[in-house]
Amino acid sequence: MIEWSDATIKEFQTTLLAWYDANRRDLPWRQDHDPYHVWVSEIMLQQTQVNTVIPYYQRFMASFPTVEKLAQAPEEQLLKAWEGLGYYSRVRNMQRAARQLLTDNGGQWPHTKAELQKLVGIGPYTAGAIASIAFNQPEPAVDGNAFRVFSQLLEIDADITKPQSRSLFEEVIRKIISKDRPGDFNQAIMDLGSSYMTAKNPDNEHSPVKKFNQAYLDGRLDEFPVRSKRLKPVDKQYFALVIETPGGFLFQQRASNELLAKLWLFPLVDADQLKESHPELNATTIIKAVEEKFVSETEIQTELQLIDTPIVNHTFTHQKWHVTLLYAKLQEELDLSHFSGKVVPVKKFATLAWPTVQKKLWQAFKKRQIQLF
DNA sequence: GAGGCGTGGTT
DNA sequence: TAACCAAGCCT
Repeated sequence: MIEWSDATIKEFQTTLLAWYDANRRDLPWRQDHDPYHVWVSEIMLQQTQVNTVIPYYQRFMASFPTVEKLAQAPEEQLLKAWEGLGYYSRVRNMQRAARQLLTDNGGQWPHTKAELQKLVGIGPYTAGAIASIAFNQPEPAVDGNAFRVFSQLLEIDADITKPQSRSLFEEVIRKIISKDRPGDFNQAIMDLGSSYMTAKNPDNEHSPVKKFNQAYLDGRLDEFPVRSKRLKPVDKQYFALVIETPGGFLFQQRASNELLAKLWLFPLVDADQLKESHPELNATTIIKAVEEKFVSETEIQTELQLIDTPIVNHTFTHQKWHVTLLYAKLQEELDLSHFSGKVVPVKKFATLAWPTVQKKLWQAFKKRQIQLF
């Protein structure tokens, strides 16, 4: 790792901010420095690309224009607004933080990074972003871009996946950040990281800061940033039960402590669990076992059938689901006193927050329907 | 500190 | 397809 002189730091700040002034992206959350606007955008942008966030941000602001509106919103409405964006605990934590702010702080935003970080869902990055952008505090905001940009500029070889490395980068950036325009400095680093100093196909030859980029000058770009490999997603097998009744289809809400918490899916049966407790089951008999399990839970006699192309695959960060669709059409309404779910007519599907895997399941089922007629 | 938590785009 | 990446946080 190299170090910069005070003169180099000054020159870097001037170069970076001049480039930013001329080339900054015009994004919906850059209209002003309202802490609520900065906060919502930063939460949405966590591990999520700018182009994905833009329409969500605009809809969210139309529905929940203030901290008060957010605090008062029904949770189902929040999840619906977040549908398809992923990491759904973000929006539930945002509502908790909104309520924290209103009850503990009288609705007043704290101005310091340390105080901001006490709000649930606001970690070191987001606290730094809000403190610098909304309140002009000279705090680093170290995201993936900052890790990549500064590791290359200064040839920092700390493994960025280790929590300790964040402190090192924050110390380094604290010395380099513009004390006059910290918010613009942090945003300029992000714009740089998503234009010239990208993870793939970077264009350092035309980068405004190429002469400050030590790894580039040394031909060692491929060595930075240093990051350890991630784990492969674990395979999981499920059956999805598509139960059609006169009143609609059966849905179940995911428990609050599991993946896709509080979202709505067709009822799932864990096939791996079933195979473990009944090792004698084969591909055919396991479907009967799923049926028996459903019948015993609902006390509704029914026959599950395999549909034509029943397998839906969906990959999460750490799990890969292989879901087999089973279908049953019932002539009478379900008695839900023994089952934690609800029957929803197709017309009302849009009121439920569906994760992407449920959208895939429904598409696969609909495709099968078309083949019937 | 390591692993859980989503999705969409790119290669 | 598999692997990697993108404005991370919580436990």
